[in-house]
Amino acid sequence: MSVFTKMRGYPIGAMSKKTGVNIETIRYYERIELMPKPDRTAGGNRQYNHDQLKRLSFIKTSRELGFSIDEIRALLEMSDRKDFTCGEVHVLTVGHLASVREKIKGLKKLEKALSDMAAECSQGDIPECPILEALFELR
Amino acid sequence: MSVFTKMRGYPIGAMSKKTGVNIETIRYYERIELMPKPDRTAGGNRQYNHDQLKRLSFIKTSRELGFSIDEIRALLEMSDRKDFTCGEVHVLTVGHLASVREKIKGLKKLEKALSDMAAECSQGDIPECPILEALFELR
DNA sequence: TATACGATCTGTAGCAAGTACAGATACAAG
DNA sequence: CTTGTATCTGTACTTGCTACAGATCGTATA
Repeated sequence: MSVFTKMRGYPIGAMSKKTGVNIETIRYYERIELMPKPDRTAGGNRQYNHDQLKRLSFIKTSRELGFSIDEIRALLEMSDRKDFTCGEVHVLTVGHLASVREKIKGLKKLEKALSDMAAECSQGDIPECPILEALFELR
Repeated sequence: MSVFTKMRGYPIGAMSKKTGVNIETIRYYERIELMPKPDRTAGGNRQYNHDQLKRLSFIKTSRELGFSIDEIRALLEMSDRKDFTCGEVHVLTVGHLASVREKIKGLKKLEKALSDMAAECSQGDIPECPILEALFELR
């Protein structure tokens, strides 16, 4: 191996390990054109470069933050075009933040309803249950 | 119409209105055997009875409380068997409650990350954005 | 009774966001 | 050169619905 050996980039397994994105999911992202088609080895295996690794990390992080694929697509397109404004990105983020807060509110109500129900339950081995009754009688 | 007119129960549209469950969804629940096959009119339209109405309300309420179809199936089976114990139901509920609390925790982290990012953003019209940078650089 | 109009019917396809195979190759180490 | 792991493509499955299309049912009114 000489120092001139062609740099071959990352195979899909390495991408998966580095980002925590499942291999099948990486191929899925390519299919839906969220990730670009990478180079291929002579034999046909995918070879990713560093930019693509960064892009995949971006997607992973954003998914973890609950952005939808379409929202991520929008963010990436802005970034690709390089003519986005900070305001545009802010709008998208704040919108998403609002929906996260909605979800939290909903889940908190739900938590209360569930824990109230559970608290009333004797947990005994009788075939009677305030939880089922609550579910049947509510509304 | 005499007082002997056969009681004909609820057509699917009435079920939908009373429970708030979409008509298509009611038929879907029948397909996946969460709801029983109802009687039919001579012409073939579904005719539900009061028990089935209660069952559908139960499903609706439980879905709103975030129980999965499979969890609801388990609850309904217990209730159908009539040999469940209060303890069994409690276990299912508490398990679900734990997963709800997990979700809330996750969303709260997320809310913080998003609002921190949004706060740093100038919202101006420059093509530079701490949000995108954060997404690209994180981890 | 005829007709018009809404409600319902079946069957199929689509959505998000992946996951799970099967069967065939590719590649790297010994 | 062989063995074993990694990847390949293509398709089907998942959850919990929703959205048609094209046909038929049911009922209120003329």
